[in-house]
Amino acid sequence: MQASQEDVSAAKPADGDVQNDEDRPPPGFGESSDAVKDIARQLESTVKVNEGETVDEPDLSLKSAGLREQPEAEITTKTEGDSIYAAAQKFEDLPLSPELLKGLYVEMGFKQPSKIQASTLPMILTPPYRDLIAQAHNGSGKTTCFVLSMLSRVDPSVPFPQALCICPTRELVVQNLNVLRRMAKFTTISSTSTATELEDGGIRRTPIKEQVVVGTHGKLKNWVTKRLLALENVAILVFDEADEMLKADAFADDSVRLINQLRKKNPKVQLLLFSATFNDEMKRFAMSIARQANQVFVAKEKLSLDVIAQYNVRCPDRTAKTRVLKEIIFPNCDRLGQTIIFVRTREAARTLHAEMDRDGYKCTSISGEKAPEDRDRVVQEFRDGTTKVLISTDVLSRGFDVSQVTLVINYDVPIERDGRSPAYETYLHRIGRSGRFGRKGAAFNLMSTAQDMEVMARISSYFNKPIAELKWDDEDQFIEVLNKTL
DNA sequence: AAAAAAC
Repeated sequence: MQASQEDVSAAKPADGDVQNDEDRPPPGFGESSDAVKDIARQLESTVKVNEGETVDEPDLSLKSAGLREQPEAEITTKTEGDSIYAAAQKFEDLPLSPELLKGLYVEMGFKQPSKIQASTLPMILTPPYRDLIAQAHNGSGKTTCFVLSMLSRVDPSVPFPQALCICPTRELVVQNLNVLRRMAKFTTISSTSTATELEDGGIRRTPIKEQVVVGTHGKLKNWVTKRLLALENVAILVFDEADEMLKADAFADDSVRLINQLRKKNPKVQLLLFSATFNDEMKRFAMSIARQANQVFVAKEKLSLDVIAQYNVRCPDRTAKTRVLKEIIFPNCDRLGQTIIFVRTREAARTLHAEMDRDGYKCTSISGEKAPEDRDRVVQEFRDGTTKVLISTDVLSRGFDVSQVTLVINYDVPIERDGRSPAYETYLHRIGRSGRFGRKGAAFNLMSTAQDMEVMARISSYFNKPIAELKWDDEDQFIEVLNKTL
């Protein structure tokens, strides 16, 4: 069942693609290349000062950006048409405005592009602005790729929406908008999101003027039908967690409709599909939607992260799972950094939280049944470190980035909505919530039924990743493992 | 039966 992948490192024969007027580089490129070099020189000194401040780390280049890197050979790249793309060694090699470069170096503290950034950014930012399907490991710097791409394709003098980013959850919208605003700090580019409405206090009634819009489908669709969001000037459309956004039983209908609407208004709109996971089915579907797209893929066997230690915990029953939390996890909380406990249903999130609360174990919980303002508050407290343990449904399984999370507990092993099949992608995304920012992480999979064990066995073989087993009532063993890995 | 969201 292995998908055969074309490995094309060199350019393919010409396909008759001619550059035209609309294919000119974005503002800030070309005419200002000297200015770019100037600011790069100015910034060099700033960067060196920063380097001196963190002397204990010998290799800063990747750690400082909080990125995970993978060997070149594990990534398959396929370029379309006659375009040749040179990997960007430095951000200065890319057509970025001085203001954006400053944002990268000064505000974000980045030093050089990560692998995925070095290979995809030239593909994205070089005319004729082809579509891109890009897969890269959790924490490898995908957000920077598409945020930078959106910002660099906006013309600051045009006061209309020009870049759109669609995400599966409210939390991801908030997170991506925050990254975008930081990166845009030295530009005049405006931005908003579907989650920003609460701050504005009330329902939106005036058309959106902001140049970048980040959002979830429901409200975005509402804005479009009410003509509050004009699509005419949108030049770039990004799907974060793209395989999820194109899933048949989920967001596919809304996503495809939006793509079609946009292409009708502007046939040249650039489509970017980013995710850490694309199974064969989603890969095919993505390619059928973005036919001329450049592609970057990672084999699934290379996807499971070695920086995250994974253990199966065989429990006699569901009660024993709770005892693991109470007797082993919570008592060691302070040393652990932060913990996310994933459960399958909203009800499980609610009841487990209630039980832990009743017995004096301090934690919070989040799921789609909570009010948006409650969700915002719970997430903010967790980000602040006020709360150490968070119980969550899969609302946070993808993309949620809190650097202090070292431990992920799969209280319920991830299964598909049929209630039986292993949810391979969900597993990978869940455990990827730990070990952020170049830190280590651990994941415990609590199993109590034969089905649980079957599911974990299949997940383990799918990713070709052996998972060791821990005894559920042996605290010393847990401690030993935690001390070793964290 | 997770997730987005709505007048």
